[in-house]
Amino acid sequence: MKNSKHITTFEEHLTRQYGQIGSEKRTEFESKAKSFVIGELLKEERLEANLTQEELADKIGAKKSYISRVENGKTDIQISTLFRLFEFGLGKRINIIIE
Amino acid sequence: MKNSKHITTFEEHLTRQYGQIGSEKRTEFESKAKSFVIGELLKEERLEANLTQEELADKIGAKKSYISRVENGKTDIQISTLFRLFEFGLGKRINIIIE
DNA sequence: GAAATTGTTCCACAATTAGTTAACTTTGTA
DNA sequence: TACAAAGTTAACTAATTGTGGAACAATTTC
Repeated sequence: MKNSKHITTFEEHLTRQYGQIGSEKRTEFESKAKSFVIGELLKEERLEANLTQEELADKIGAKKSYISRVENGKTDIQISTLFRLFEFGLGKRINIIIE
Repeated sequence: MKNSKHITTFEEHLTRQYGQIGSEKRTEFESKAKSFVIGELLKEERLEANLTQEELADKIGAKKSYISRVENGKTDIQISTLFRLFEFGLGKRINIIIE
């Protein structure tokens, strides 16, 4: 799995983001943590591709303000948006693996 | 990658679903094709777990009608819903890999 | 075949994302 | 410092997901 970034389970996201937290606190952080990590990856990949938010936005027919919101985890995104951003916008390949 | 199901790129979804199709026709099928494949996986995993749609729905606090719609690709879903269904509902592990 | 279980579809409504504009902030640079 | 470029945020609208119930269809079981 060299040269690929990945998002794994809740547990790892949450630990990475918030440290060890109790299960009561878990749920309220979950969706935010996830979308935030996806935003982080998007930002990394975008910068590696040497694109500004506005350039990426243009590629997929969006506005830079929307890209910013996604990168900062301000919104949950739909599966189709995930593919649109990474595959269509950045030419990356997305695998969703269930095991 | 034994014992794991996975969703790969557009190309594969679309070919699997619709056969070879021109790039003009592509976009209109893309999101539908994707959510459909995710629905297929959900159904497979649910059956392997020996759950009815209603039982799965109960686990994640939804209704069976919604599970049905997802499994049949009638709706795009959000990232958080993906995790909720597979991890919370079925105890599976989801990896989203970008390469 | 009848009954029960499971799955699908439809309609309505609530909640949230997606899309847009504009103002503001931060960063980089001459 | 001043200017330009890049990024962030707020507010609003439109479109879509998510939720719920009920009726219907399909499948399984007796």
